[in-house]
Amino acid sequence: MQFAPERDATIIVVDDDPGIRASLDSLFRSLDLRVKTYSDPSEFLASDLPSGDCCLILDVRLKASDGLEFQASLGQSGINIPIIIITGHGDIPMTVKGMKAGAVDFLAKPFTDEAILHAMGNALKASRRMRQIAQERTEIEQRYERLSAREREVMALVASGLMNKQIAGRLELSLITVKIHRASAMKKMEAESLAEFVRIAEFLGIRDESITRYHKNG
Amino acid sequence: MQFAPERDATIIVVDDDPGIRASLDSLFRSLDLRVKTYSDPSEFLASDLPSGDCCLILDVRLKASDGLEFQASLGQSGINIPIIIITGHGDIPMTVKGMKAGAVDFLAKPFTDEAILHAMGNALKASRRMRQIAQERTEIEQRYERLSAREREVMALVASGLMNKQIAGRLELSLITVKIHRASAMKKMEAESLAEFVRIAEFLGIRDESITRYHKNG
DNA sequence: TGGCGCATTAAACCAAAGTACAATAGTCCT
DNA sequence: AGGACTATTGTACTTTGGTTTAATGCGCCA
Repeated sequence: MQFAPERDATIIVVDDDPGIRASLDSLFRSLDLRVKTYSDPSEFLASDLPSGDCCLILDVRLKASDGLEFQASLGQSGINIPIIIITGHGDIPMTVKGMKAGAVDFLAKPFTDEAILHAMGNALKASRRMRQIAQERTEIEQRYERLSAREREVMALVASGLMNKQIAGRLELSLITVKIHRASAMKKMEAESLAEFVRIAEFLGIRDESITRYHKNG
Repeated sequence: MQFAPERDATIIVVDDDPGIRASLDSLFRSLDLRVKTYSDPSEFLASDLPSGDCCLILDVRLKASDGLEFQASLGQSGINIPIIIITGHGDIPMTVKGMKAGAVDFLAKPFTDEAILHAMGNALKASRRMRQIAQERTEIEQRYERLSAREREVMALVASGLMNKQIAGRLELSLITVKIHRASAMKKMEAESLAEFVRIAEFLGIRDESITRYHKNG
């Protein structure tokens, strides 16, 4: 497997060691990749996120802050970038913590060009996957936001397998009203079949709580 | 969070150091957990797998064989046990490799009782989750095996969102035949609604290849 | 060879889903 | 006040879906 980084990919380096920043910068630039370097997480946060695929190469030991904490905060704030952690003075517990927190790789300094490029390749692949899924999720969530409250109720019950008549009973509506909301919901969600509608609901985790039949896990 | 290991859990220790085996054995037994110790992976493989929740505490450095390779071979052969790796002479690359391969935790010797118990608690939780999912998958696969070839074809097309009439066209069958197979498939899969039927198909990854509409990833 | 399961189809029928047109009423914004 | 959106229901009609009963043909197994 060779290094075949996607075009328009951006490598972000956060390390307070200017030497590391410079050497990584020249390494990636020699492969026609965009590179942004920062000496501190706050600098990175103040900047715009790249639009295309990207990955973050992060030093765990930073003067001002802790790289692992920064990693955790990124994860919590929904910023989803594959992270390669590098360290000059790492140990096993730190490595475990970083990997558990979802790092794609964890490299001890000094590392070879080959090692960081290999890690970068995997990270960009992960970025691609994550972005695709995130994009799909965003699209579907935007559609879902356009549903009215009633339509959402009906959608949840339809996805739970209830018949229109049963839904009408639960919501104390007439059968026709349910049909209207159901059709409207399917149209807004751009579902062309009930099967697709169910899968979309599943993807969004929408199901009526009172109906437990099958599949809490997934 | 306290240590609340499930009852009937089994801890498997594979380490060629008799001292480690003895101390882990007494530690876990003091908590009323079942323990099985082995000095070598082959010994463990020759024994029966525990029926309840369990986890494997594995030393990476074994006289006869490599713990990481053993870990990989377990994963490939479908044996699904949460693994806690322990090591006397570990380094970062080894830790990364172990974690990437799915280890629940990675501890450097010497470790405290608290550390190994904490790891064990997480491992048993993972075991519980994995076993539940595996059991559900097995049940559903067994049901699926009872379907005839035709019923499977029809199921795939139903799950893809096609109407009975369209399915009949594709398979060159009459409408009634499709309805019969569809009803039979739903009965055998124990699906009480189309929504449930679709979710079961999704769970099994069943979809007609010629129908790409929505959701390759998930 | 007779029974069993599978596959196939038909006729007839009922239930459910979907659609079209029409109407009323409330809210929110301009 | 008028317009837009949502919610609601009704009637009427068409299309699908689902079930029952019945029949035919095939391959397999005891």
